Amino acid sequence: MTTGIKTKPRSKTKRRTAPKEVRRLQLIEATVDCIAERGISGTTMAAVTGRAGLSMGIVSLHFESKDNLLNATLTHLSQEVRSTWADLMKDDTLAPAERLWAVAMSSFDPRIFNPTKISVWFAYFGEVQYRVLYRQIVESFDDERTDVLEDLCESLNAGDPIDVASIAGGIESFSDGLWLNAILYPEKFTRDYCISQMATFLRATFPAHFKKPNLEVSACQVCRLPAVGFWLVLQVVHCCR
Amino acid sequence: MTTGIKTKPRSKTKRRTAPKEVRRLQLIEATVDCIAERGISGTTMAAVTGRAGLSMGIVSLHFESKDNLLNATLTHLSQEVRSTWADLMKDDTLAPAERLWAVAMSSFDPRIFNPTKISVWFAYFGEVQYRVLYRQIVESFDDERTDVLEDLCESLNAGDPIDVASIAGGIESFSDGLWLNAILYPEKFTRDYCISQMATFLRATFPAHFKKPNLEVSACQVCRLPAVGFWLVLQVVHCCR
DNA sequence: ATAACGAATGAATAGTCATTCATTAATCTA
DNA sequence: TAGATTAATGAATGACTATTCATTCGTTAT
Repeated sequence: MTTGIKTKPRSKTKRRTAPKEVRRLQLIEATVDCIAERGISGTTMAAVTGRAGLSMGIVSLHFESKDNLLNATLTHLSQEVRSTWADLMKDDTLAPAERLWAVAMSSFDPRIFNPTKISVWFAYFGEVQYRVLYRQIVESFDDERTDVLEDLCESLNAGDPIDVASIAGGIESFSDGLWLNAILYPEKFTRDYCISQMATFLRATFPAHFKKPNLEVSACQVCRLPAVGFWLVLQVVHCCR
Repeated sequence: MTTGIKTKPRSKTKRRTAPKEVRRLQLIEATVDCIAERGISGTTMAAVTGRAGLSMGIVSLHFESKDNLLNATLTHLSQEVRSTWADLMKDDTLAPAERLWAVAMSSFDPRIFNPTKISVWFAYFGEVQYRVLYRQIVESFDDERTDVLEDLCESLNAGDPIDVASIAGGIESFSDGLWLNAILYPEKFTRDYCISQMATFLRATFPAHFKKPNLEVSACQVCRLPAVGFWLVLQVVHCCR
């Protein structure tokens, strides 16, 4: 056989150069798509670069290593979430109650609340236990949001600081749980459903600020008069290990 | 050098055979530990079998493939969670409010609420988007728990079915969110903190049935150490006189 | 137009890991 | 006890993948 077949067919579209930031973003977005489709361990460099329409070597050129690309992608996702709520805070015509509502509901903004993005988040959460850097990245952005939530709760509540931290923790936990269920059970946990769940949570937590007609003092279920119940104290004993 | 060094030092402990179920459980438990330490993709067959004190080939003998082992491990975890709440349901002396409380709080039973188990759960959640079987396994067990929660809410609430499903969904989401935060921020989201969060949630949702806990310390009735269990103070709504 | 520069390529390398299977050991049966 | 059966081993295999780097090619400056 003739080894002369060095025809170099040259790909149809000519190779183009682009600014560093364009290439970085292009690779990060391809990484997000790959992780959603195949998970972090299934996200090979060949898959990422192929999806970005670039060659294998490009990652080490712009990110040095796969680990760095993964870190940069998580940071990108965190910044995206941050700007979703932080942008809403710029509107200083909003009252504290409105601001709290807006921040809590921003978790369900379609830009961040969609199957692709959420599943990528949980791909990272799945490794947070043994990847110190992942936890640090998530924490640094979460801390900021927690502070804002606590301040807002404080201004609504004027309660003691412990309760304020606890309420903020509750809002964040509930939000995270709804995200998880949105990928586990997308049929039931739609965007609208999650929003109404969060609305119920906020109304129950701040009945004075968010009106809810139904939450009343208990009545006897049969006679409808105010309950005159008695208290039963019961210990649930743990098992001895 | 002499190639005669085929001394076959034979490991100190003789090789032992064991019933299939013993080996299967041994491998599943080693898999749980490995996943907690290195994640699913870092869980190599060599790591699992090494930790179990067995040889590499043993997995294909008992599970056929790595994928099967991973599926069996998730099923095992699901069954463990199921039995944690289902065992509590066997006590038919409990009133509906007590049963609801018990099921909701069972998520924080130390047997399933600990860093190792929770991080393994989230390792699986991270792949649920593209591993159909993982979702099916989780769903089959979750459905059962959802049904129980809905029935219990129904018996407390006598409300319309839509609200009942929504409340059950809220309890489950909140529980999941607390789990996630327990591995993200273990310092803050301790077991006690999560229990008090869930208590607040239940009280806000069923103010007629659950009231503020009365804080008493007691000892476990068996081991005499301070109880790891919790006090449940619940209001029994009177019946018509 | 040409040279110099650096962005981009992708074949080759080196390493990892799931799976296989010939062999060995324990246990059972006759 | 001998032979048969089943459990377990672990070196070898083959498939896959992150990273490297010599080469190619687009762009800019002269």
